[in-house]
Amino acid sequence: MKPKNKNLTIDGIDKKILRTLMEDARIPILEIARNVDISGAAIHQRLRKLEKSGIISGSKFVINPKMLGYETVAFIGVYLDKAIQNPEAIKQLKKVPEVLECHYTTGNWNVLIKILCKDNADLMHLLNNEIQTISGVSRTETFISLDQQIDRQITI
Amino acid sequence: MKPKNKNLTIDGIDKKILRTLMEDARIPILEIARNVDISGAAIHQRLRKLEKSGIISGSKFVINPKMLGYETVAFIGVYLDKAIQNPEAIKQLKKVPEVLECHYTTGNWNVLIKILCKDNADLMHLLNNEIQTISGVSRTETFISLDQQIDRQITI
DNA sequence: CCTGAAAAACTCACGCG
DNA sequence: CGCGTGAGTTTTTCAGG
Repeated sequence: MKPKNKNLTIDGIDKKILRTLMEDARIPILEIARNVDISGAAIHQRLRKLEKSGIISGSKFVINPKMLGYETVAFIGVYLDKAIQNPEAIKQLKKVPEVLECHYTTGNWNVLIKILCKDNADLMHLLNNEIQTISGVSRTETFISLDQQIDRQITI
Repeated sequence: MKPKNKNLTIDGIDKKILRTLMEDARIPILEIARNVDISGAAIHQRLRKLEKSGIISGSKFVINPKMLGYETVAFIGVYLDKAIQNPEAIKQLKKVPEVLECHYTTGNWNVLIKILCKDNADLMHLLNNEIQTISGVSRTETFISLDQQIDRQITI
């Protein structure tokens, strides 16, 4: 019920550290230290605390898919015909590397997936040969992203 | 038309480097060097090349929103009533920090947004007081993510 | 792509308030 | 407890081959 704060306090310094690293994960800790005016060792201590608390779930290099020829993002609403075998369908979706997100959702569909593919021909191939062929998938509705205007993490 | 490869070749070593850093952006370069068996300096050279080419668009710390009390993800299809003022509506959406993604899409809606909020009450507040009040927004359809099963980047 | 040396950053144990 | 210091280790950077 309550937020998952197990006596976990994030003060202004923690926020500054996190905001900085959320922008650039490879910035030297000592550079952050100079900005927030505490020692590098103290930053390391706080980072260990934040990692242990689970607030930090990792770090990533972000690659630009367009440079690899992936130009098309689409959202696909998927209707499954037997709720009992949903987990199996998800398992199959995981095997399709172009499926970047998959959500069980309320509303019309059973799941909503986000896929990244090279072009419309690739999208059609994925739909016909990878998605529609999965056992349990009865119907799909596709929404192609023409342009992504916002892409960010939550503000802390 | 063609992929954006300006005489850009990514060999197996580049892929190994990228795959490693996509998993953990703060791993020491020298540790990668030991795995792929070339010198640290060579890895740095390749990374500079990859950054200059635009394949690497940055690095991020990933934070776990649940630990901050953000438990609810929802997708909202937004109908805009005057295409001419779409950019203004997008501008307003950018001001709502809970809006993490925003895509112009084909299909029923003009835009599809992904939002992250604390709970259903927060979601309702955002819909009524932040989204629906934006000039140009005529109607919305909300799909709550009950559970996210897949969340990843493209495979390289 | 490598070497090798200098600079910088990280780690760790200890002591302070 | 969280913070700082300083020594020792590791990584990053840079020049030259």
